[in-house]
Amino acid sequence: MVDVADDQASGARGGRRRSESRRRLLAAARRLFVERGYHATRPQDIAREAEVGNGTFYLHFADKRDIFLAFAEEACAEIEAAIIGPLTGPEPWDQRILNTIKAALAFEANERKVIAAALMDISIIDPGDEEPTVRPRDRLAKLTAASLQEGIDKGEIRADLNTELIAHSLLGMVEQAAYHAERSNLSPEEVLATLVGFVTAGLARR
Amino acid sequence: MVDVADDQASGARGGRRRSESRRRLLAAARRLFVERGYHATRPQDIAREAEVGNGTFYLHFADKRDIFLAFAEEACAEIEAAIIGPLTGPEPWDQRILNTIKAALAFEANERKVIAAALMDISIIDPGDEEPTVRPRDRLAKLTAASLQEGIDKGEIRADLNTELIAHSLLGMVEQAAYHAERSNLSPEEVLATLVGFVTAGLARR
DNA sequence: GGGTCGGATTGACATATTGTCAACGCTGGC
DNA sequence: GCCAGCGTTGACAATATGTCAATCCGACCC
Repeated sequence: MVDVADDQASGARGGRRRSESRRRLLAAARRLFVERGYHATRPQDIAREAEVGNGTFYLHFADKRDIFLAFAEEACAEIEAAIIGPLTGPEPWDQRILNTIKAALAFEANERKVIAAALMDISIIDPGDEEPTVRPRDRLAKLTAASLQEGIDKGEIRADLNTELIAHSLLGMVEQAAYHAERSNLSPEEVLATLVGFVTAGLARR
Repeated sequence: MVDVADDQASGARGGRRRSESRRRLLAAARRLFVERGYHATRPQDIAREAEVGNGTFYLHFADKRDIFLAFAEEACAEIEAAIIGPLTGPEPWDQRILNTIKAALAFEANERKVIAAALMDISIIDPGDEEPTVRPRDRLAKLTAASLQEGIDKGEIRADLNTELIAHSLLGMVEQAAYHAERSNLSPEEVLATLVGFVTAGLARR
């Protein structure tokens, strides 16, 4: 991202105008990426859809990959918002798992493409400069891992698994399951039952 | 893919030359996509790397997305080749799971980017024309599901799960686990132990 | 209100990429 | 050797990308 600073930070001097443009661009990009895909979306299409001049695009983003990264970041923040409650709630661990998977599936039902973007391996589009910065997705995994660790500490979840590794695995799992469920028109109940059944059995202390 | 027909099919008349060009292009594309990413790879870079004229690129592929799709397909076939043995072997189910995950991880260790491409949601790059054709990845899932079904039929695996859904989930899981393992330098032993421990517990008949 | 200032926006344009096609090259058959 | 015909080529037309000098806008001050 090229933008000078955070939305508010760039002084009151036209800063509102600036962040409004950025917001419009990002929203437009999201619509177009989802509808037409990365390949067929041109920076100028995005500017037109956002109803800003086309030079404006480049004031906010370096190029198409840059705005795509921003889109992925945004998408990830949305999933995070959708599952943070269930994930960190006061319920027993198996109930938390169920609630979280349920929330994730409900969210993905509407915005599957958005989620696919959030969770995809960005390095396919852009390898970045060597060892990349943390992906947005890593934040999600960290949150999940912390929730698992809590279960371990309470003696509810088996302790012989690497929590971060499992957290990443679970993300991949839910993503793919949601994809398959949508394409095969599985009922949400069946999907939820299968995933929760599998995961709770996999994690439960013996 | 735009190519007229299968490699051999286009008569002996220069057909060998033709399929050689295609092969070189695909190999070049693979190197460049992995090294530079989709965004920064130009069709002409691919042609140059393949040491063919740049018009030749368009005789074999319609555009960049097309060759990317072919690359993903190829990658998927390779994973399939790597795991088909362990997956369908004569061992008991838990041993098959272990062998398969082991084979998948070993493969991914070398070619992680290739795998990420194979398993990613292609529709982000190119939504295709409405309801898309089966993704290469679906073949892998079908194979895995069949192997699970075999375990169920023998009464080794619990029967209350949707096998295809679990198969897709497992693919997502292994993909993400491999990604995380590489980035965090986890030992292969630890990764294997965690994944196998989790999966076998999740699937075992109670 | 009116003036001034500074960041934000704009779109025409220079640069770069993509895709086409008329001409040419190879190879196998006769 | 010559022809037939697919395959290849690279120059070039069509498109897309990214820059920047000119302009706009709104906040602030008098």
